[in-house]
Amino acid sequence: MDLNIPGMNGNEALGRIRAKHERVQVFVLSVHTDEAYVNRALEAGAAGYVVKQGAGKELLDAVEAALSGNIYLSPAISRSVVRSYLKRPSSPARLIEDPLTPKEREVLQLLTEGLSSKAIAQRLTASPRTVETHRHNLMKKLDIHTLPGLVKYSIRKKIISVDD
Amino acid sequence: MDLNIPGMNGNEALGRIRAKHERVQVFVLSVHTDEAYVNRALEAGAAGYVVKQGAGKELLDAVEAALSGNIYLSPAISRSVVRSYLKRPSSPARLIEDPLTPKEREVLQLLTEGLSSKAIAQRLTASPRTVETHRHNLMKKLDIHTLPGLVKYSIRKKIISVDD
DNA sequence: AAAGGCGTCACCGTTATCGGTGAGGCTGCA
DNA sequence: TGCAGCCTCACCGATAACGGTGACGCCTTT
Repeated sequence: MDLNIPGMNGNEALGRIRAKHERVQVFVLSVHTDEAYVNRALEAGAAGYVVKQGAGKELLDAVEAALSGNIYLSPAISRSVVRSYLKRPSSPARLIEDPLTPKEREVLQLLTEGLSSKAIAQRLTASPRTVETHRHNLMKKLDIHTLPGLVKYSIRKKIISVDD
Repeated sequence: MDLNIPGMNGNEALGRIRAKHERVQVFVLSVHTDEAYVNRALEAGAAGYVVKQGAGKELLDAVEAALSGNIYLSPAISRSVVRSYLKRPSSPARLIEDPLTPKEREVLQLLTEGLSSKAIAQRLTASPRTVETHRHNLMKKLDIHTLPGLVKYSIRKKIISVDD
């Protein structure tokens, strides 16, 4: 699967699959080599991260790695992963920069993709009140009180993309 | 002056200055080398376009050029201008891509910077109704019916910037 | 003189958002 | 066994946005 598909939340789905069926191994197949994507994918429990360009051969390697209990990473992104791991001790810095809960991030994604609170509520099978609470809380956390401001934040944090 | 300053409209100001005082020469001093910026500046009647890095010496050259009736361009951007000029016959293509009127673009800028209709109205010394009409019309033109969608459009068209 | 684009402002009503607060149930961690 | 964080839903009211349409003066182009 790919993450960051507009209207979807790859990490959510990945996390749910992993929670329900722990023996299922999920690979992330993405065009993005950015650290932000890779981190989120691995945190969500991905069994591997394959960059789309080299999908053919690499995917086989990834499957083999999974069968032997390993995590496969595309060469294109393995470096950033290593770098990220070396930062481990000081990694809370990243969390401070994005203090949102998974649910809040999900609401933020859909919100900044242009969905209304009601539409988000339907999609998350929740009450509109709940969605508005999430919105309210994340606005307070981020100290951003306009929708355009949230959109720019989402773009900077790579939660959404400029080109739909 | 610089263009594209959040909360301002450089082209608007430039155009007004040129309209009121035609003998005043206005230079654009910007960090952006993108074609979009340069085009808009020249269209608005700029007497020159100087990239900020080389501001010291270049500014003197620009003044000299203005005194002799010429338009000065930073070397860093002259190439794109030439390229743009060579496209002249097919230049209406660019206008089709951005079919907004100056006023609509101004409203769009402030709107996607996070200002409310009422705040925009105050700034433009106009009625909120007028602003809402502009908003309504530009949404119709662009076929974008959500605020986040407009924000992304503005970012793509370099009307605003992701990092406030 | 006529036509079209632009900017201005207005009517109408429906729906959404924003703000603050409270409260319950569910986790996981100490 | 706590406590804290998260998710859930609700109350309330004020404000803003959305949609469609009509109309006027202005300017430029035909």
